[in-house]
Amino acid sequence: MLGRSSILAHLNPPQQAAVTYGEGPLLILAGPGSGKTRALTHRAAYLIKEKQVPPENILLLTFTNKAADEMKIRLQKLLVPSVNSVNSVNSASLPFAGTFHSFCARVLRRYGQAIGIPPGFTIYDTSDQKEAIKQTLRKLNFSEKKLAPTAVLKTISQAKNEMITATEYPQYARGPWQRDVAEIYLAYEKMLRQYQALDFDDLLLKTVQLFRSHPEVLANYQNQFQYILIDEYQDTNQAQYLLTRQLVGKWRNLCAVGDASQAIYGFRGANYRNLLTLQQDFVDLKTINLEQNYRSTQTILSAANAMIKKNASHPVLNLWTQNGAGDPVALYEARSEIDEADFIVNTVATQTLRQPSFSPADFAILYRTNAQSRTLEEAFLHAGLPYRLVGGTRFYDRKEIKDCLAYLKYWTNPQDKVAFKRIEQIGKRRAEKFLKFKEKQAPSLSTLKLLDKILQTTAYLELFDSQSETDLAKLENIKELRSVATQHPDLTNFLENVALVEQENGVDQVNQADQVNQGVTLMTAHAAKGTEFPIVFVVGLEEGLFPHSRSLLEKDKIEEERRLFYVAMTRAKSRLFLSYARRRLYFGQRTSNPLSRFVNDIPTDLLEFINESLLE
DNA sequence: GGTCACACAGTTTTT
DNA sequence: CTGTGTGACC
Repeated sequence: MLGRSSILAHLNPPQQAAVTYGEGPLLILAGPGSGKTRALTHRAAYLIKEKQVPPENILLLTFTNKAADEMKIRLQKLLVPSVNSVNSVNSASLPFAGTFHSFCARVLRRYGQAIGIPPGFTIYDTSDQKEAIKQTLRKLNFSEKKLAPTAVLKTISQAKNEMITATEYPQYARGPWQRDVAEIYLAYEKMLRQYQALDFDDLLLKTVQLFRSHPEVLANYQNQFQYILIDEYQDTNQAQYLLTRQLVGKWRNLCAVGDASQAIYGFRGANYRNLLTLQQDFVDLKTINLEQNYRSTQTILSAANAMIKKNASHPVLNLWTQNGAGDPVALYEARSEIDEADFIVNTVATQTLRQPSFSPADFAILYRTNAQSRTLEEAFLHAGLPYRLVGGTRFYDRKEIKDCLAYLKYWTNPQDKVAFKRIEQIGKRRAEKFLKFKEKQAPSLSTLKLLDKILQTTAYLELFDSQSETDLAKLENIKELRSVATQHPDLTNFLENVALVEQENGVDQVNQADQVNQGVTLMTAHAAKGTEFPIVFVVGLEEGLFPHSRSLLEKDKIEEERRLFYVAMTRAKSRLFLSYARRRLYFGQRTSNPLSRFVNDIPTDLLEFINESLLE
C-alpha cells in the first residue's frame, strides 16, 4: 500500500495544498507546465486513499477523451502502481472520468425519457447538423444562397451553448436575419425530435433542462458525486457552467482547474470569465496558484510572460522556473513561406544529422492555420526528414466513414432522415438493396458482421479502385472502422463511441514517420495545447495570419489570439524559434504583411535575430 | 442514376 | 491553390 507521504512526495507546496485541501470549493489556477494534471490526479488519489472517499463518489470532467484517458492512466498508476494499463484493471476502482458530453449522454440515455428523449437517440455531429439545417431550409422554402447553412448552424449552436432554446430565441432575435434564424431554429428542433436525434449542443442543454425540471433525477447525481473535479475550466461554456453548478449544488466540493491565459476556445462558446466569476458563485472559494513551471527555460517564460501581460481583461500568472536561463528566443525573417520552411528543415537537419543531439521527434512546428502545413510538408518530403501531421480531416468526418455509418445509424434508427438522405446519395440502387436486406435480416448481429453484410449487399466497396492511391487510403479507413467495430459488438455502443470518441487519424494522414512516432510534429497552435517539445518553431508570425485577419477588429479576439500565441510559446522546453515571411503565397494570393505585434511585445534582450548567413 | 465540370469558399476545433 | 458541393448533361 502506498502511504500518504508517497502521494505527496515530489509535489511542491502549492501543489500539496491543492491536493490536501479539504471540503468546499477550490480553484486551482495553473499556468502552463506547472503540473496541473498532476495536481488533479493526485488530489483524486488522495481523496480515495487518504480520505477513504469511494471512487464512485468522485466525478472527473474533462473536455477531450484524450485528457480523460490520461487522467485515468495516471490515477491508475497512483492507486495501483504496478499496473500500467487501464484496460487490464477493474475500472470500478476508478472514478468516472470522462468528457462533459459523454457524461451527459449517459444521463440522457438513462433518464432522458422524462423530458421526451427516447433512450435510443442518435447523436448528430456537425455535418449531420448541417444536413438537418439544409433539410429545414428546404422545408421552409428558404434559399441556401441567402441563408448559408453553416452560418445558421453557427448561430443556433451559439444560442444552445448559451442555453437559449428555440422557444426562447425569438425574443432575442434582432433584425431580419436573426428572425429567419429564429424560425429555422424552431423547425430544426422539431425535425431533430422527429428524427430522434440530439446534436452535440443538445447533450449539454437537455441535461441541464432535465435536471431543472426533475430535481429528483438531479438529486441522484448530487448525492452520488461528493467530489467533482473539472479540468480546463476556462473552456466551459454557459451550459457546462450551469451543469457544474447543478451537480456541485449539494456538497459544494468543486475543484476547478484552469488558466485564463490559456483560453483559446472562445470562438466555440467557451467563456473564460466562468473562471474569474467563480469567486462570486462561491464566496468561500479557496484559490491556489500554481506558478512554478517545470517545462521551459526562464528565457522562454519571461518572453511569454511579457507578451501575455499585454492582455488587459484577465489576470496573468507569473511563471517562474528553477531551470536555467537557456538560449534566447530566436527570430528568423524569411523572404517567403518557402524560405521559412527551408530554414526550419535546415535547422532540424543540423540538430539531428550533423550533430545528433536531438531526434526529429523532439521538434514541433506550430502554425495558425492548417493551410500553412502544405509548404512545410513539401520541404520535409524534399529533405527526406520524417514528420507527422496532426489534425486535418477527422476520421469520422471522412466521406467513406460517414457513408458506412449512415447505413448503421439508419439500421438502429429508421427515423433518422439525415442518415437516409446520405444512403440515397450513395446510390438509389444500393439503397433499395440495403432496405430489402434490412427487412429480412434478424436484428441481432454483431456490429462487425452487420457492417460486412451491408458492405456486401450494397457492393459499396466497388466504388473504390484499389489501384488508386487515394481510394486505397479510403479502403484502409474502412478497415480501421471495422476494427473499431470489433471492439464494440453491440451496435448502439458502437455508434455512441463513434459519436463521442474521436479515432486516431486515418491512414492518409500517416507517412513513413508515423509508424514509429519518430518524426517532427506539424500542427496548429490549437492542437498543441497540452503538449510539450524540446524545440518548438512558431511560424507565420505576421499581422493578418497570427493574429489572424478575422480577429484584427475586435479587442476580445485579439486577446484570444494573444493567448493562443502564449500557448504556442509555452510548449517549448529548451529552445523556441519564431519566424515570419516578408512575402507569402496564401490561397494563391501574394501577400506581404508586417511582423506580428505579438513578437514586438517580447523584450529585445530575450531575442536573437537570425540571418540567412548564420545558417550555413 | 451516375459522372463530370464549374463555381466557390477557405481560422482555429472538440464533442 | 485546392477541396467540396451543386447542377447540368449523358
